[in-house]
Amino acid sequence: MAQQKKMVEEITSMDEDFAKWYTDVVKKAELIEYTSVKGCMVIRPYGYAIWENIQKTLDTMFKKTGHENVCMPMFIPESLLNKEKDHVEGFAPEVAWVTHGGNEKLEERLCVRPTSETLFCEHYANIIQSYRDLPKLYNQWVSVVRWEKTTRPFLRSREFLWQEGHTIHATSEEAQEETIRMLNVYADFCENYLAMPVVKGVKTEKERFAGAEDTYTIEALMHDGKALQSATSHFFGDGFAKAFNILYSGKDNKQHHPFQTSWGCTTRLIGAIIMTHGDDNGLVLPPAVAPVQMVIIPIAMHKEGVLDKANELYSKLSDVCRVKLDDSDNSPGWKFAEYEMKGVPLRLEIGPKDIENNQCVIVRRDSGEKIFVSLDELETKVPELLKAVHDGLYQKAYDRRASMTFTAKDFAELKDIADNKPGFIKAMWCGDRACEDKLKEEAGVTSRCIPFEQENLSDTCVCCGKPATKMLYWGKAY
RNA sequence: CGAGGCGUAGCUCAGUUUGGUAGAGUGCUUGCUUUGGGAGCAAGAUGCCGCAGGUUCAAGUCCUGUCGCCUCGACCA
Repeated sequence: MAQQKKMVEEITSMDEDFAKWYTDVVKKAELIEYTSVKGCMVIRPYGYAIWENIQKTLDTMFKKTGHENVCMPMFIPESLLNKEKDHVEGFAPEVAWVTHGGNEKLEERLCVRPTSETLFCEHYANIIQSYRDLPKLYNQWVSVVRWEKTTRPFLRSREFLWQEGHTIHATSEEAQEETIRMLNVYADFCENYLAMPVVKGVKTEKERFAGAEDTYTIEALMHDGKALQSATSHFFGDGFAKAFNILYSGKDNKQHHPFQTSWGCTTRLIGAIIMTHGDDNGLVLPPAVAPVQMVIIPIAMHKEGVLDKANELYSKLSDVCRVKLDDSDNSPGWKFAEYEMKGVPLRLEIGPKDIENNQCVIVRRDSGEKIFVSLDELETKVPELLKAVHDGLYQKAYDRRASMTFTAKDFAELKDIADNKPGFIKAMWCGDRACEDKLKEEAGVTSRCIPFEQENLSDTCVCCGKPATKMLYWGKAY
């Protein structure tokens, strides 16, 4: 592997200041631009193209699991939001309100949706009468607004893009299966498309979604050792159905409350990609979602035949991958740095010397490795290399997570790790909310999830020493 | 919401202490030479100095107010 040197001076190095590195990458790779409203960003073409690729793949996965897309309104009347007590308490502090239409004050103020459970519930109450109307497996791709105080591009913005699935079922079992099914879809997507390993598990009661009976999550570990909740899937039981008076007639000719789920992921996934794979030269994109998978850079373009050959390769490869030819008059060195910063997985260099030898140079963004490839083998070699980049990224992220995952048996050990070693901490827990509060207060870590893959690290709670049966992942989170 | 920092050219910033013709680097435009790791030379264009008041012969600079952005904390699916 070639030694990777830092070649882009405009990007602050990760070790120096991770937060600044993140902002630099987001700006220099032209993913976003700030606007005059705090927390509301322009997602620029290159950033939006990543989101479009995420959407395309996930939408296909949702359709394959039987879901249909719908579109709800963006306004929720206050009275509707207020119907489910826990839900409104969770969201009311951070909603934006519309109070006027033109110059006239509204009779009832409307909130800009922070999430759409209430709208789906109102709708379900209208369209569901019989067991024959169930299940409804709906999803929507929209934006939502939450008036956050501290904002960061992709990680926490006041308006963000997401998808929210909302399903309703005749039985609790069916709804619970759906919740787990969609969690697995997200985990599959993160690992096989974003090359990002995740921990699957369930949230503690403290971290649960407002109004849910169970919240499932996938948690990823970022480069700086902080956890990022990458997607969630909620089981609602029949709580919302009762609050919104959703009823259906069963085969038994009696009225029943149906059971619901919701699940979502957001443009935060782009932040996860940046902080999982990025390096001091900028963004590193997993091939599956990279807007450009390979860029062709002609060397000594003015020389006879170079540009023709570059164009020939371009048309030959456009069926193989998302390829771009940069024949602008910037210098080759400028282009190298530019596409590295933008995280393009592969770079193909073609110059007079290569043409003589019927070859080209391909450079991997993830490792910096230079590979000479015969022009006759390109169509088979490029997909192989894209796959190799994906696997390389996944392995690197997996190894890093392993090296940053620690175990703690008692409070002193946990505190020491929390203070000195960024990463996940695995530890046993008694199930008591007080211990969770204490660990946050005194060690600065929150519970990330109770993972499906349990280990018995000890028989006692890391905090209070009482008997414990559950292992949790703890950590500092975004 | 608390603490700190910052608003001057597209961008990054100097100039503010001590008031006196609006600056640099980078980017942009044009031409020539270059081209295997952000090329060189030459010429050129670009400013409501965040906004509103005030002091002054004179304000980017001093005073008052205000708006916004960034970072850290608190808060937060």
